[in-house]
Amino acid sequence: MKNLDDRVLSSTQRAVQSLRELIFCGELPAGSDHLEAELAERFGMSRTPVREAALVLESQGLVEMRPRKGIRILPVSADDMREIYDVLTELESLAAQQAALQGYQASDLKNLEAAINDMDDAIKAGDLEAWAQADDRFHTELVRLGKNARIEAIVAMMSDQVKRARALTLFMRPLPVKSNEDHRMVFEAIKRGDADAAHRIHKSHRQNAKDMLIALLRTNRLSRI
Amino acid sequence: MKNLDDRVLSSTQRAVQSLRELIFCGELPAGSDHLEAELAERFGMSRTPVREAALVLESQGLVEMRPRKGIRILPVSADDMREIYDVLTELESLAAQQAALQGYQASDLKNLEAAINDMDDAIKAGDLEAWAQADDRFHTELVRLGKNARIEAIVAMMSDQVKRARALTLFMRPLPVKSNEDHRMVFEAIKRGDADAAHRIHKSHRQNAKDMLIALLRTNRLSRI
DNA sequence: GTATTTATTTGCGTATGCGTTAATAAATGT
DNA sequence: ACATTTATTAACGCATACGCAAATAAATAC
Repeated sequence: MKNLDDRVLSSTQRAVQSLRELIFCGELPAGSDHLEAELAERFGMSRTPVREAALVLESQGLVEMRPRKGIRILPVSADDMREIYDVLTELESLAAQQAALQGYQASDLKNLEAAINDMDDAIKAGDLEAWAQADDRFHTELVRLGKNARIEAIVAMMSDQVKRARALTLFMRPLPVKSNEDHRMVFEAIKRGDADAAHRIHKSHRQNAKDMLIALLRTNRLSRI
Repeated sequence: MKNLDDRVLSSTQRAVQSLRELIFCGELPAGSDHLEAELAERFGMSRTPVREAALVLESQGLVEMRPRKGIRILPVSADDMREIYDVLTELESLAAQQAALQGYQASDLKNLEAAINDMDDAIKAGDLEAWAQADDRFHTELVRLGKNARIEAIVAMMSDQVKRARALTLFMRPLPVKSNEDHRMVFEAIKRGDADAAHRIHKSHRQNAKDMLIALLRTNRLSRI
């Protein structure tokens, strides 16, 4: 019925999309350089929209444009990871707090609850991909409920930057059972309007995730990905 | 001696710079539209670098590009202000906390202290412009001491978005005496390594600033600037 | 006089071309 | 053999050109 993303995207938009996909799927590995002309040919367009796309991805922190070196896919170091997770921790916790203050009805929280249930199911089924996807939905929805468009944008941006690391470590980590208990506690806190608890629980949840991820990268000698 | 920003900027960089200045000084008022060709002529360059500059300022949240409408200087509503200050509050407080954990020597904090002293002097002299400038330096330096490049970037971005509002309200508000006591307390907390106090004090400082600013805009019927 | 159609203008999206300059290779000298 | 200079190449920055679609104006119908 409602084909939302009507296929009348500009070349620049398609370039942004394509570039992002190639980065996230690992086809353009972290640290690699790519000439504007190469990518233009690959996408079947001229250099102009590729340049424009690179410009926006550059200000999102995904790539870097260096004259005569090409477009560089930015690697993410362990220290970058710390920075990013610190931002995510702080802003998502604030979002959780604010969400709890909005006086949401159960019906307003059904997406959040659905995401949690999907995570539970995924864990039971041992389907990590499905879990990761539902986890993403949970965090996105949580932030949306916080009603701050800037936080939404920043969190999305930071999440993008750690997407590769998350995908890479997904199969290294223990089953995220504890993680899901946290999610449900945050959900309950929001539902009963307990802003302080929502903030506190989510914050420690995120801090644990950060420590786990960094430790994982360290033990596996993945200093930059 | 060392002229850092060697005057060999690309046209795109100059366009970014010029556009930002025109926005901040109010020559391109909030809400106004400007055709690419107009700006190109004004800057003495072709449309290409103007477009590229607009792209980057768009992803910084300063302008919006709408086909056939031109480049729109984004106004900032009271609700935008709330969003922005909520982000600033959270991230700057974190920066203050982290700064306190770094174990800085007094010499590391001299810029911060200098900014505070300058603010004191400016207040005594009744020079609000000087105060605002020193206040900026304080916040920039504080965030820098927190050692998180992402937070630095985000805070700079958000600060840009409220620059006009700050400039506009500078002469409406009471002398920021209390504000300066806060600054000094944050400084002291960082110096003695009291992360919790640094965080707490700066947070309430920022929240007060937010409430004051929003109230000011409201009483003066400045819904979008 | 209003509504609908048609014509015209205008601004943008994107392709293309070219001069500039960094990077690399070749050449020359020591 | 190595350093230094010169030539060559290649990639980018930016100007320019142009078709397309949206917005506006003009014209026609009712």
